[in-house]
Amino acid sequence: MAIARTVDRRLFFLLDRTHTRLAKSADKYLSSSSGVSTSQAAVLIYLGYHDGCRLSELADGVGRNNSAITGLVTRMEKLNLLTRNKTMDGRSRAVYLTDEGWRLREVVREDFRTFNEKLTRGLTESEVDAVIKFLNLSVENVETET
Amino acid sequence: MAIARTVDRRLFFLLDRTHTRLAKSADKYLSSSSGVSTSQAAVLIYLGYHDGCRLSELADGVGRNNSAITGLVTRMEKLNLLTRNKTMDGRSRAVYLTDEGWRLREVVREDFRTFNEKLTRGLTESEVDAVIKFLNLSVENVETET
DNA sequence: TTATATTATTTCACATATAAAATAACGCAG
DNA sequence: CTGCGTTATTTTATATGTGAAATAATATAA
Repeated sequence: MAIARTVDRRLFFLLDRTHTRLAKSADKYLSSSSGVSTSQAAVLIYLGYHDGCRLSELADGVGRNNSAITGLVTRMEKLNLLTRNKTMDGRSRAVYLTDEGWRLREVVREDFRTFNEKLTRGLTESEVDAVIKFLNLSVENVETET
Repeated sequence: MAIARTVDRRLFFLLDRTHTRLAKSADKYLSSSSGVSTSQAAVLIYLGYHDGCRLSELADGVGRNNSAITGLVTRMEKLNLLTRNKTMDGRSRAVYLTDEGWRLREVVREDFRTFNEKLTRGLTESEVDAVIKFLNLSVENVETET
């Protein structure tokens, strides 16, 4: 298939373009109800599953580096969505959702339920599986030396 | 499939995480040879196909808004990769690659040939097709009211 | 022709990301 | 117990993105 192969060569750019536009849509989608950004939403969701985790675990969980997380968490702390607490190990800090954080997380989850449904509309179940496989595998492929 | 459905609900976050990490890898990949960022690379590629297009067409082509393009093009102009020229219509400006821009575009294309190959490693042709379908369709889905 | 609307781009204020260097606390070897 | 390497986080400088407002030029309508 000539057409597919042509697109194939530009797959990263296609992904990049799609990501930017989806992120923009998602932000609009969120702003109406919860008022948080998609980056902050990702933190809320992740912390719901790993409340009290350290900053670097959070960074890894949402796929950002530590300094990105420092900024993100600082802004979210100002918004009273989470707190940074001391741990046994004086170097690290644990992050906990506040009541407001937990509340907003529910709002955000509801928003994303609809949004994610839209995302896969028109795709078969096995096509969705292929997408998920790609999203996981591609990262491994490029981050592994070969 | 319970597992797939669980991931499904977080598809946007998975895409977001993958995008950030691929972009980071791609930047490293590029920096060694060409020295440009992936955003600038996208501009070089697009202009190769649409040299002399106006700024807003470029913005649409690489999926960014106009003010993002203003900054990107300004930085690239400083690097002598492109020029901003007057057009018949005094409001708009046309963007042209410089010789250096054309040269770097070839380097970048070579880099991405390898990178994009890695991206789809381990996927069948029909899985890749599903991914491409998703990347195109999802944007339509969320940008269309329903 | 003159006022007004539209269109293209830039500017502004800010959020978000990176890499690299700085800071600070832990843990171990001597 | 003291110094030194490791680890966790933050700071710094910079690139990139957004939306909204400002600017400037064209088009259109009265």
